[in-house]
Amino acid sequence: MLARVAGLKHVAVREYVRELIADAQPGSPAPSERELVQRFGVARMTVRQAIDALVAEGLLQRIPGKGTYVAKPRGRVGAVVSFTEEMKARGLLPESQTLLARIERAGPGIARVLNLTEGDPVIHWRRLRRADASPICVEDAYLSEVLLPGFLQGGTPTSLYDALTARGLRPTWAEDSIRADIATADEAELLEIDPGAAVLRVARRALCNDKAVEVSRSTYRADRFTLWVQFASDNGH
Amino acid sequence: MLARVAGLKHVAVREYVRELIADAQPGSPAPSERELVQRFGVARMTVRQAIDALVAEGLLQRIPGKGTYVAKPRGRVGAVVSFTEEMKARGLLPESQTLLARIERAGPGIARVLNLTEGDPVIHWRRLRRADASPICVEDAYLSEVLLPGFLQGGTPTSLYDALTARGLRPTWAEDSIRADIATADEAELLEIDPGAAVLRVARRALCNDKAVEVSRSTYRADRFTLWVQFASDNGH
DNA sequence: TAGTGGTCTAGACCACGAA
DNA sequence: TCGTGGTCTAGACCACTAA
Repeated sequence: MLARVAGLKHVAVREYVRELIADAQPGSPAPSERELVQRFGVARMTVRQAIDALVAEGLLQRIPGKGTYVAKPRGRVGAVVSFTEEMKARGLLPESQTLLARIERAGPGIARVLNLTEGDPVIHWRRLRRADASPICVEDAYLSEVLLPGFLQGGTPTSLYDALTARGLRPTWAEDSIRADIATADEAELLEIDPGAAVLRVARRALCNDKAVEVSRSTYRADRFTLWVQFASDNGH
Repeated sequence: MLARVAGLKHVAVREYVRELIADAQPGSPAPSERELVQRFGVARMTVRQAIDALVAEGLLQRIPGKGTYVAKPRGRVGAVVSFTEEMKARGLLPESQTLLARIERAGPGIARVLNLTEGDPVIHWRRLRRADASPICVEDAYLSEVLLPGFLQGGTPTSLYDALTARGLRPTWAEDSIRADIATADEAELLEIDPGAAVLRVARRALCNDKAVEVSRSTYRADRFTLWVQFASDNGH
């Protein structure tokens, strides 16, 4: 189906092509630019704007003199993904058990990274996360209550990132710090591992348009979780 | 200085602006599009093409109705960086002690990821890496001897990525898998840590234009090394 | 030779922000 | 009101690839 978007022709073209190639094999040809010009009755620059976006997303690949082709799927470079999305992508069933969800006063550390004043209200949400019923991770998330008033009303959301998206606050940028460590006794009990077992600690700071919305610290079982990260080079431009 | 690039006007505009903003404060205004149109005597679409590239690089930020501004510097999203570069960026002195450098026959695993046939020659380079004289990491790198003939002649290079760059084979894409583990006895001795201490294991697969050039496995001391990764969202497009 | 993407022109109208 | 970036047009010539 053609996405109907009022006014923005390049968006219409882009979404048309996106759906056209959604199930296509890598390497198969996409419509040529002039073909899309004909089909949509728009200028070629408009078509190029649409294709540019898909190329930037890594979905298409241009080959001068030949055509535009469906790119080989490779891990999306540097996308901010949530635990929920990540587990689904691996074919696992993500679950989440809330251990704690309340409003606290921001301490100095949280206040600084969330860009708040000490003592400001913050949402503290602690969850035990499972994949296919096995514990994988304990996560403490801190959210700015100022940006998310009434966030916990009516219970905790299923997916944090879905909830943020619904409020127009899905992170546009995030930074993780990743280190290895030995599980504490508390963590070992929650994650059902031996004390002394290795864990992966990931601290995330996530911004939406330069506003800090989420700070979290996650502790993953080392034997059940491998983090995958894709990089791209600054390709000369 | 104005970069002189024959024929490609958008490149000339782009490099002019890049140098103009190189030392500018974040938030300071860049030249407006119409101003650049005047200065270079080109069409506005050409200027936009130049600015688009700098925005994609994260150097500039457009604000509709206001202007174009120098973006806040933030960790470059998803850049492929080497150990050497990473340590320098942290203000540490990177050193590297070669423990082993020789040509071996590719086993089935290495052959698969390097896209070679089993038994093909591969370069195996094992290094103990230090920062400010303290051991940080043991790395085993495997390189395709087919792509890098005579790589080890005349001694081992100082920086792997510099050596690859010199041959036009700097990785354009890489994927890391990251997990926590407990050090083996050998690793503990090399890294000067207790057996049973936590380590971070990073396996990297690096491509240059879809050709596999490097596969490596690194083991980092957990107490001296934290990995930082920046992400950007698929911003709606 | 025909088709492709890469580059470029010289305009246009719009929505938005600041004064 | 004026300047900004966002979108769009209807062409053009080029280098390259494939037949």
